[in-house]
Amino acid sequence: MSEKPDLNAISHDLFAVRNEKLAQLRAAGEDPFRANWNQTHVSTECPALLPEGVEEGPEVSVAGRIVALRVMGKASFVKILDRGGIIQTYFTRDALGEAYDTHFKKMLDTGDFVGVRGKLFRTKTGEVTVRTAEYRLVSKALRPLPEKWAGLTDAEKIYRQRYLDLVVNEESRRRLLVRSRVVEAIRRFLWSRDFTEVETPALHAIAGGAAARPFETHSNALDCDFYLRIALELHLKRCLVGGLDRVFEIGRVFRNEGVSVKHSPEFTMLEAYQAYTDYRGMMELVRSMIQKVCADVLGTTVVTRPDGVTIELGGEWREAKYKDLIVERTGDPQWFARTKEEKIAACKALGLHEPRTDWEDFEVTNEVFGKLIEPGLIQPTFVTHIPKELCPLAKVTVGDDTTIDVFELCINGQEIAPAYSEQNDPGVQRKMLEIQAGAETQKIDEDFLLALEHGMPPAGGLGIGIDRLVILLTGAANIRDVILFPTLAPEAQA
RNA sequence: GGCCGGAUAGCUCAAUGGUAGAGCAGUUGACUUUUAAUCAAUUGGUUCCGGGUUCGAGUCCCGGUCCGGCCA
Repeated sequence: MSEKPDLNAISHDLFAVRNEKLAQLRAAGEDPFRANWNQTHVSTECPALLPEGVEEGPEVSVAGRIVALRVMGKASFVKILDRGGIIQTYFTRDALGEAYDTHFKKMLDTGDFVGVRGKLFRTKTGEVTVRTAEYRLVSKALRPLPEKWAGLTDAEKIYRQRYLDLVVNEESRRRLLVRSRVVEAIRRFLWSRDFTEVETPALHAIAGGAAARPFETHSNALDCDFYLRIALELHLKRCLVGGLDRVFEIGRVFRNEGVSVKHSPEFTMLEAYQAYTDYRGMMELVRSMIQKVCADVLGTTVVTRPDGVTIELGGEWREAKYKDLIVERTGDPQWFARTKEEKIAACKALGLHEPRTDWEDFEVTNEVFGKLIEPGLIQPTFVTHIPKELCPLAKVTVGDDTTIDVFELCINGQEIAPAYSEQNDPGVQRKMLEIQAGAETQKIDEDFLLALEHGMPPAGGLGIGIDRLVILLTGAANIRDVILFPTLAPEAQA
């Protein structure tokens, strides 16, 4: 560098200042974008390498993004963020010579990626720190990080530029790492029960397995329309037909419906099917799974929400019949004998928004459940004996042909997991699907019914909303907070 | 889809219809154990977009975009 750089003139333009620094580095023969570093240690390993009472630890080689720069005259502290967390490094003129003034102090910015090699020591306040013997700039950040204290709080920026949120908001990083560990623990649990993981199509000719509005798309090669799947169910049952008698899939499903704190257009479902058991068997399976996952990931079975409410996931879980809960909440023992009009009137008296008159009778009742009962089910509760119209894929209860052998597991005021004794009578299944489809007979999945006609073993089936489970285990306020890159409308082009 | 709230410097936020400011970041200087380091000086604006009212609009009105909350 022969000319003195004029950063003063452009000091207001942070992008230009950093570009100028990059240009000067390149002019001096250094290109940070062609450099690399041998990362031998992660930040979180370092404290254990320097036991209490030991003055100097082994040499380590760490790398990461500069998240704090405390530059002083001839000695400075630099905090580096890697996949484990933050490690402090110590830069001195004594160790680095002239480069300390001309390179370290002038060319590095927060956000830059650096590699640092040196021995561990403890500062006078006790923080384990790398005494830098050698360092290298291995990527330049041309844009600044958000402000160090207030951080990034703008919800739109947090979602659109999640990478910035991950760099500066430790809680966001933790939440999304918990999510990863939850999925890992679920797989381990199901493998221990001898389940096989499979992958089934996301493009469906008929969107079945649930009642939801699908996204539509088109295949040019096959010249036909497809739907993005709204459930995993029907293909996993085909696996049962094929003899895979314990199968599961963890996959993205898509529902073209409302977006809210609890609903995302794309979300992740676990579905598991086990032959030669029923919904009672699924109760044991889901309770054991959630308890194991929670203990593995959090080290406890007690979850504390941000508002201080604690949820006990250990032990046995409450069971309650759907009809009993309705009768209890409405205070009307004869509720299920009432006409639809009487139920609608009662809903209004209970303070509910007026149910739509085109609703079916069971939908009016389910409005009471969804609005007045489910939000209050904070501790784990298996809601059983649900009206058969709500799930046409389950077996009807022996001795009560108005209900089905299913449960909906509710925790934290949300439905976390439904499970069924799966319907395997092809004749009954056809009738139920015909009732559900009504006039839209083209929505009946004939290929699925053909599979059932070949014989499906008796089985219990289970679905878990992974996002909601992670909300429960992380105390997140919003489903978008447990999804790395949530669905947003495109930003207007500048 | 409806209602309510929000959008101002890189970030976090101020600003009775009357000269758009602060902190942090940046730039310059001092400083060899900091912890939001400190001290001094200093640069920085299409107030989301498009119209309108007004002598004068970040502020009021109309339309739109995006984000959030509640409801459907």
